[in-house]
Amino acid sequence: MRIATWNVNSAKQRLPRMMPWLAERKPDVVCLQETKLSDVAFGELFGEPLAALGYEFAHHGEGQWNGVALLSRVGLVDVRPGFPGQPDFGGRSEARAVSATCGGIRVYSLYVPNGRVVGSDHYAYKLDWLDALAADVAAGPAELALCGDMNIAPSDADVFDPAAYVGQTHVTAPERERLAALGLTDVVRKRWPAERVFSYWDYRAGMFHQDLGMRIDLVLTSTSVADRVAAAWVDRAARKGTGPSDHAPVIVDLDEAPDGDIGPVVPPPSNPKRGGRTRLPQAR
DNA sequence: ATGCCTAGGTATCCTAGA
Repeated sequence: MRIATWNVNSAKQRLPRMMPWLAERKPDVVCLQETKLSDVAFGELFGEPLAALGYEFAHHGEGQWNGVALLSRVGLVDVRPGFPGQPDFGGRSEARAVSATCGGIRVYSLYVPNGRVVGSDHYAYKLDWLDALAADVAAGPAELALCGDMNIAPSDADVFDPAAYVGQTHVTAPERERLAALGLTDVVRKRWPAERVFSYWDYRAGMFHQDLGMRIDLVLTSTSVADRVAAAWVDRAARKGTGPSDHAPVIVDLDEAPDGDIGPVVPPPSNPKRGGRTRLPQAR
């Protein structure tokens, strides 16, 4: 099963990039963020083209800002917009989370608040929002994948220049502590433990061309899901060319779930003709 | 240079993104 997450920065503007990408990458489940559409507008724009590719969808939007969606062709059940205890901002609930069960996994599409300025009301909102999310995750099912624009770089390795981010949101200890407190596995970092991997590059000043970015779009899974990861990567090709989002998709491939009937995995017997261990060729 | 893009909405500039 292939799961992808992509902050598209306006689904309406990105439609010419999204549909060919879906046809090429063929993800089974897609988490979208920053659709910037109402539910009605998303359905009008994407309903028919998604159905033609075999996707069901669940969209949770406002219109102007935010907006998240789930696309699936492996089932889409128990759809839930938002999560219990999700805080408001400015007295209004924002469309930043939608979850559903797809292919046996509880999948969340998340657009974590930006935080704007450290110490601001929006920053406090971001931390509260993450606390409430952690409480929901702790109460949730074991097969879990939190996907989306977390607006947090998990470590200094996830920004192009840590010195440039001192005092900025996305890198502060309170944000990182809350990300870690979710208790999930960052499957792209696990797969590429020491590599330079970014998922967002500012549109300005040739940042993408110079690979000056941040890794803030994450797939965080429970251990049972992390153990099935066969591939995990950032699809940088989707950030190239004409009219891209400023974020690239993150793609994760999972092996089939163990069905419980195959019994313990037994290592193959050694070859008796060789009398034990196979030896590597020896250097002279 | 607190900018350099991009998007949405209202309107020909503002907010927001990160």
